[in-house]
Amino acid sequence: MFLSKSLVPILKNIPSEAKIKSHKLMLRTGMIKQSSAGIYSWLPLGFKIMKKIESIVRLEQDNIGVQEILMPTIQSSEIWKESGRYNDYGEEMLRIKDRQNREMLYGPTNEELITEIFRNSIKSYKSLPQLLYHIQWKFRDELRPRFGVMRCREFYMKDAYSFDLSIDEAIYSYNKFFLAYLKTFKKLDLSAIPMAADTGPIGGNLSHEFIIIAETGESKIYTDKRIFGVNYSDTVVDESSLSNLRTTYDEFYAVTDEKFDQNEFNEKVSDDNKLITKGIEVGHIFYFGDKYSKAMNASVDKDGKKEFVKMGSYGIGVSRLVAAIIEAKYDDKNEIMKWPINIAPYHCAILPQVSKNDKSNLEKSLNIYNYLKSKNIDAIIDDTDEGIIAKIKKFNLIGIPYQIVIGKNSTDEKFEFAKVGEDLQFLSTDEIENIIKKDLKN
RNA sequence: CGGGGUGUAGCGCAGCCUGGUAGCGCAUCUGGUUUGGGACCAGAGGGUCGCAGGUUCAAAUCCUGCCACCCCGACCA
Repeated sequence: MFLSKSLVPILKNIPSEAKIKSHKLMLRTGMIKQSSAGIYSWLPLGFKIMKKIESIVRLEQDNIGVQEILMPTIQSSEIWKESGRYNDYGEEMLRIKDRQNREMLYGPTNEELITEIFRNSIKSYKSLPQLLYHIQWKFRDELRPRFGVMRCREFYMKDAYSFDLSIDEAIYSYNKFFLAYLKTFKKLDLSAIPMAADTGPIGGNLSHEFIIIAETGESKIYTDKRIFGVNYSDTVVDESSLSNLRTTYDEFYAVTDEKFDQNEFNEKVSDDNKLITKGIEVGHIFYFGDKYSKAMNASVDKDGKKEFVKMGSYGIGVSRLVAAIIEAKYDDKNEIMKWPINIAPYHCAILPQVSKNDKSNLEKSLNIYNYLKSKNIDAIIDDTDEGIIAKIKKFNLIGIPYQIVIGKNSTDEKFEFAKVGEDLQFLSTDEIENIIKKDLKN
């Protein structure tokens, strides 16, 4: 791909509406374009990143046996009246009428819709558990959208739902997601802390928020440093193993400021282990029992008796994660972004020194590009005639993990190669390939 | 929704107080000189000044209404 042919509108001036670094960077590098308050178009760079995050989220859902479906964005008000939330949800729900004057809404979440699907399809306890997810746009009409895609109105979310016969089995399902979430955020190179949380309008009595550490995060958090040492690599998907994992995590003090209690903090955490910082909520899981199944009559037959299924729901803000990762990884002082290679829009940037009279470096770039391509390494060539300094600066900002500079110091065999923001070294294409490949494997 | 603020070229801004028909930097295009941590010179293109009405010989500028966007607060994946 050539930069000159990409829709990547890079700005030197930061649009004045952006206040936090992720929003600034996303606008500057042309990842998104605001359409109206809290509603954004995703341009190629941003969209590529979001899609890569999505695929990691998807993989970890599939790994615990969740089935992917796709539900619509527009829902009928009928099912929301059944659950009672048509009134409860309030102004945050965007209500619309179709041409027949039927009351419709743009889904802020999907408990009702999935429950309706379930009750029409599953009749026997033998079909349980049912674990289902989809990745779809949601709309919540925030009073005050802000911070770009961090707190916007239209957002892309993975939401999963579980249906079980008993509470114990439902907790088992819950714990599967608990583990899947830890693994997902780990793969995104984020430190996520599960925290006991309030359930809000979803309802229920068991809930965890997954918060990632970021100095510019919205919520203040209080926790125990040792929580990062919990090892879940040996945790397997069975009831006792997962239950142990939950217990291990729940023993550590970890709360946001609404739930903070200084005395409890002092009691449970030694001064050495206290960590007070800020974070961003990127996932939230709930167990809410038969709240919706009872209201909407979703049941299965067991021993000749009707049993309301026990449900849970599990969200990950996919579009928010794009901004959250920037908050965690962007060095705005030096203007260097470092995308983990598995979600970077390209693996490598090729930056040739080009002048009007001498296009030879561009030809060399193409050779390297084709070579890397044949090795499944995705590169982008900056074929513009800007100075090499400008190109490096620009790609530091974009955050593609590796840069190859092809200029006056290159030879036919050795090129300057750097991890973004680090020093250049002379390497052959073989060596470059090996470094990138190694990174891709991790 | 309460309080505050802003709408002028893709982005950042000046002009408005004191009305005379729009300007600067970045970006874009052309030509030339450059080329290692965001180069320089010369030239060019691009704006019904958020929208609607009003005052006036004349409105970006004054008046009225509306709209949009941003910030602080309450609420939240």
